[in-house]
Parts: sequence; C-alpha cells; structure tokens
Amino acid sequence: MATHIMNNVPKNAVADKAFSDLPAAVASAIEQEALTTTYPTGAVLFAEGQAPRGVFIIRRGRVKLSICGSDGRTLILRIVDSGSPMGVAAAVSGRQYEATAETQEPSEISFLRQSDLLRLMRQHGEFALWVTQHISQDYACTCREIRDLILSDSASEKLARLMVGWLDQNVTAPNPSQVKLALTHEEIGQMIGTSRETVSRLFAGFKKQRLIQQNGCNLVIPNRVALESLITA
Amino acid sequence: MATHIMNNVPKNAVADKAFSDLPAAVASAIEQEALTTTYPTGAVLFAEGQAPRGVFIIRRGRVKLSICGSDGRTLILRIVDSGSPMGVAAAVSGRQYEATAETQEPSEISFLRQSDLLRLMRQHGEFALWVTQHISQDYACTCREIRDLILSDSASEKLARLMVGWLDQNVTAPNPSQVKLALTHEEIGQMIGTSRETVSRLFAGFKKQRLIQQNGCNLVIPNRVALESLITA
DNA sequence: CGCCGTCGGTGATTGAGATCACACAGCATT
DNA sequence: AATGCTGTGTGATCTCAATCACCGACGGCG
Repeated sequence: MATHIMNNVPKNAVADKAFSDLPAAVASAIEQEALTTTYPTGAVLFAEGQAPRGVFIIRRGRVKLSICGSDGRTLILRIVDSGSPMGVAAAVSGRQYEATAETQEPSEISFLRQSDLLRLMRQHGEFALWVTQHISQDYACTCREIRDLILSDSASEKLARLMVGWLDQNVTAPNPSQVKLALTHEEIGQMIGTSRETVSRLFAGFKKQRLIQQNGCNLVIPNRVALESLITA
Repeated sequence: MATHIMNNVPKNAVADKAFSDLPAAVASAIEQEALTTTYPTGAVLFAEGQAPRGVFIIRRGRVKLSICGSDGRTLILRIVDSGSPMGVAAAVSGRQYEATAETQEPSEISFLRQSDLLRLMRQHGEFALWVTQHISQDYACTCREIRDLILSDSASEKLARLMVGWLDQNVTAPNPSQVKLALTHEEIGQMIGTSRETVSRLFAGFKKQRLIQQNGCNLVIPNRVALESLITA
C-alpha cells in the first residue's frame, strides 16, 4: 500500500492493516475524509443512547465497549483494539448507539462522518462489504457473549471462559500461558456479569486449586486444560 | 402446494415490501437468483455452528432464532417475521452461523447463495448498504437483548420487559392492549433466561395483581404503566 | 374408550451468589 | 506523617429462582 499517500497519519504499520484489504483508491479516499485525533485515557467516544455522528476507527490504543442498565450496573461487551471500526451499526442504521465506547489507554482514533461513510459505501461496493464484514464480526462476538453469559449459570464457569479467551488472544505472545492483567476485579465482574466480591473469591479459589498464579499484574495459567474442564461441567 | 407458481413472480404484497427501498434493477436481480421454497413448522433453516451457505429471506411466516449452551439449555434471541433476511452476518463474514433458525409456522422463504450475495453486494453499493442496515438492526436487537437479560436480575422484571416489548410491536393492531400468545411458558422462559416453573409462577402473580388477564391464547394487558413500573424498580 | 404426549400449576427444598460490613494494602498528594 | 483514594480479601446473612416432585388438563391417535 502507498504509505506516502497518508496525510496526517504516522507511518504506524498497525494503522495500515485496517485498510490493507481494500482497493488503494478507496483507502486513500477514507484517509482524506477521516479526522485523526489522539485521546487520553477515559475519553468517551460515544455513549449509549446518543444519536450517531459517525464511525471511529482505532489506529492505536484500546477501547472499552460497554452497556449499562437502568440500575447503574455495567456490562463490558468487549475490549476493542487497533484496526477496528466502532459504532458502525449505529452510523449505518441511523439508530442510536447501543453501547458506550471509552478509551482504556491513550489512543489514536480516526473519525469518519456518517454522511461520508454512507456515500463511500454507496460508491464503493468493496468498501461497503468491508464495513459489513466488520459489523458481522461484532454481531458474532455479541452472540458469543450472550452464550457465555446465559448458558453458564455458575460464575466460576464464566470466569474460566473469560480466561480461556485471554489465552486464545495470547497465542502469538512469547509466553502464551502468561497474561497481563489490565483489569480490576470490578471490571472483570462487569465482563462476566457478577459482583466484584465474587470475582475476588473465585480468584482465591482458583489459586488454591493451583489453576492460576499471580504476581503483580501478571497472571500465569499453567494448566489450560484444567481450566477448560470447569467449562464443560 | 403450488410452489412452481410462486417461483419467479410472487404476487404477494408483503413479499415485495422487503425490496421496496432498492432500485428495481437490484430487486429483480435478487428475484432471479433466489430460490423460494415453502417450509413446514419446525424446519431448521440453519443451525448454530454450521458453515454458512447463504442467506434466507422470509417472505411469509415466522422464524425462531435461538442459541444453545453446552448444557443443552436454549435462549431464544428473537422471533423474526416476514421481510427480514436471516444469516446475513455468517454469510458475509464466512464464519459459522451463530444461532439456529427454525420455522415456527409454515413459511415461505427465499434462499440466496453466499457467492451470489457477495457478488450482488460488490456490484450494487445500494444493495450492500441495505444488507448492512439489516445486520445493524440485528446487532442493535442483540445488544438490547443483552441489556434486558443482564441488567435486570429479578425475573419479574425480565418478563415485564418482554411483555412491554410485545405491546410495542402491537401498536398498529385494532386492540393494542391485547396480545396473541403464541408461545409456551417453556419458550417464554427461554426468551428471558428463566425456568418454565418461574414463568408459571410469575404469570400467576401478575394475574393476582391484575396486571394481566388471560383467556385462551389471548393476553390482555390493561395497564401498561403498572407493568413498566416493575421495570424501573 | 384408554393411553400417551405436551403443557400448565404449585409445593418444598436448596444453593449460589448478591449484599452489607468491615479490614487492610498500596500509592499519590499535601 | 497524615490523609485520602482505589483496589482487594473475607466473613455473615439473606434472597431469589433453580430444581425436584408431583398432579391435573387438554388433545390426539391407536
């Protein structure tokens, strides 16, 4: 891909990955229309219930996607990292955002206005297809989330599922059985739909059973199979 | 069944509605490529975990979309009725179907092969946009499902939510406070993630509180506001 | 008719996890 | 040091809904 075309974007290899499977003409069109900004930790890109303004494409950083109930409780849908567009469903359908997006670390994010998005999609079937594939992934991801939350009534099973998911994301890392834990117990609880205390207790239990070890923010999971056996149960 | 008559030219007004917002050229292209069939009750269009073959567009009838857990329990995502495409996310992304689709009554359904779908999307940005909007709706719907399931821990709240949803779909009907109940208690339980017995007890309780009346399969909800007050609680 | 399937109603029991209520550790600010 | 603040560990209690175990009703269908 022609990196020199990109105007105000760093020569970050990761950033290019997002558009690598698009025709160069489309990619450069997007680059020209998009506005790239750097956000601090905790910035809210969009909030549940807002009218859609456009899509946000993460170039660098990580963003937390969550929904919240009337009683104030929160459920974290997923943590999205670079290369993915966010808020596409809302922007395309014109309905309100269904979740809240908040940066979890300083992040560099491109914004594409709704009208530009729709125009580009109409003009370039390839681009529309690309967008659609991303929504499809989000949809599949959400379905899996539902499955994990509903089909397993025991909280330990949910936590085991979550941790196995971490291991799956980790296969490329130098030490695949070690995970850097960037979440508080509270947030973990919000990911699996339980209270903070329960997460604490579960961790304690897992340690007692030698399923996990923890030093600082490093979580070691020596025996993946043992963890998976909790899921089948 | 006069299936051969329906093959190319369904004179069904409802069926055409699905494509009414598409250019005529696109609509007729779809009509030519799609294969329309009539299914009996209980037919499985596709099952969770299968490799995608294409999309199914409901021309007439109703289809139940559900996911199921390893322990065999089932959660009904939603009931889809005519005009909507199903299985689009899987067909577009190439990943497996994330849910199971099963007819709830005799239904007439068009099938469009995955390759044809993708080709049409590439050729016609308008069509791709239409598809994307439908996935977006599914996505939004699934998000709302999650909210309703997670944020409300009391089962009565979930049931109240479900019934309010029924009322919302019913605004056009002659008697908007009356709903035809086409689901068993078991299925209702599967929609809100509780056991059959709990649904029975909740119904009994609601009747005692004069929140609902029931004769046969007709459910009358005289006081919508009272029902909604259960939700806020 | 009697038999059998699915569906609905209800009681009794029980257990998992929410909730409340602390204590404590780390870490920054002043 | 003193003071917060945030995150964590753990006990005691309690509540809601799952589960088990029935029974009655309806609706075919042989």
